[in-house]
Amino acid sequence: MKSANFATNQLALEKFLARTKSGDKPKAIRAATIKEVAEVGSTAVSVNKIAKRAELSVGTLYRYHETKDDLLFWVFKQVKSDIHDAMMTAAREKDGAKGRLRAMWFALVEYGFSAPKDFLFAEMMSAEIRDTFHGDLVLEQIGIEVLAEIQAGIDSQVLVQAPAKTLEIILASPAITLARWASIGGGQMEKRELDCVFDLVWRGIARVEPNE
Amino acid sequence: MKSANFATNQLALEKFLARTKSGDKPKAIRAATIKEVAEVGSTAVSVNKIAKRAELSVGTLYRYHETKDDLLFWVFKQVKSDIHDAMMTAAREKDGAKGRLRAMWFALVEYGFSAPKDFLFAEMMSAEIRDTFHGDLVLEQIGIEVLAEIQAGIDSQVLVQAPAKTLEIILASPAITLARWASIGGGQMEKRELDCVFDLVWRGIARVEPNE
DNA sequence: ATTGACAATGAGCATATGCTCATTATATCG
DNA sequence: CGATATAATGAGCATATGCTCATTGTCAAT
Repeated sequence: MKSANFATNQLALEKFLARTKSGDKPKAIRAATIKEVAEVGSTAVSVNKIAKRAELSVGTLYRYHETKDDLLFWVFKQVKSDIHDAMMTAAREKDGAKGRLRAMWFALVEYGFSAPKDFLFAEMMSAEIRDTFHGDLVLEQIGIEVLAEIQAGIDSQVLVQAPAKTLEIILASPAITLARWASIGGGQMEKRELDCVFDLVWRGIARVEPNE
Repeated sequence: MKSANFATNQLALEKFLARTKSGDKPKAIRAATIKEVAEVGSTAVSVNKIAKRAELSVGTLYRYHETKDDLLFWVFKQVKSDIHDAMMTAAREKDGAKGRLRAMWFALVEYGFSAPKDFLFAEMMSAEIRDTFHGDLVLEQIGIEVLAEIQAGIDSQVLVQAPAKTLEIILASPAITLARWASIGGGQMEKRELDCVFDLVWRGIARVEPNE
């Protein structure tokens, strides 16, 4: 079942390429890594098995990622970026701090529901303590953007006066927990319940406006 | 540095024991496991290294735990129970739903601060999806007790009318995040900031009493 | 058709892994 | 002192692991 579609994102300015890459390797690698971890757990992942799952040779895998740690971290970053994109895309459609933050919140939760294994993988890896997993610019940027969105809420008097980091914890943590539940238990949660959680969380950090 | 203290919790009704256990093996195993995972990460733990770290032979380790998974899960349960005990002990000293829940909340956070590696280990393992890690009675009991405490808050009109599970998510998630931050970043957080987080979370789920 | 340049392979290496079990050490009891 | 029963050991087994690299496959330009 060797895929027949070709890579599309080649840089035009490259003088000339010899063999073009066949199939979307990175995508296959990502999928295989997440599936493998979901199946055997983080304490028993193996590169060989991931390669087998992705239907490519170990050598090829090591062409894309220098070490096992690199591979894991790369996938982790992919998922993190995906989640961030989903949140930011959702926010872009909305106006006002509450609408935007609410959209981001639900985007996060919905990611956990629609891509449980991906989400759980990211959760598992974010607990890893090795050097590889720290001080990455992309991840830092993600953190900054989310914080900025919350800061905007504070500045526009929609949220209470408190450190943005503090409010982020209160907002994001339950969303992550919900998404994690979805990915572990597999059980679906009703939209109404999610609304309830958000409303209560929001109740805590929102400024009380007399004209509501 | 072979320890000289002896095990104390032997059942008196055992006919007679031949060789008594020397040293507190379980304790050493637990400490070694957590340290090892904290150092190399969950994707690279090895039983042999844990045994070496605990200063006992692999054979002895396998005398206490049938498989690697059992070992990991056992330590996980130990830590979970510790955290639960800390929370319940803290609650016992207080009266009233708010005082009790607040005490439990801070006990959870403080556990993360005082035993970061233990806490992080539990967090890492709770994401594992294998069969070994599900359907345990002790863990279920822990969940029930915490929920009961929250339900008491609802019944006594201290908390808003909502499913206890929902309120648990809102209360517990930020505490876990804080504790996790403490264990990863190592950076200390001021008591004042913690108070702030709790107050805002509580603001969301507490009933508004006119006489306050 | 030939060449140059890169993509992909997978047998295989050195070592690490989870786990076993024959053996040894240490205790209690008659 | 044996006799007996359990605790502890650690060399070692079968296999799995992370990773390499000589080889082969496949394309574009000549």
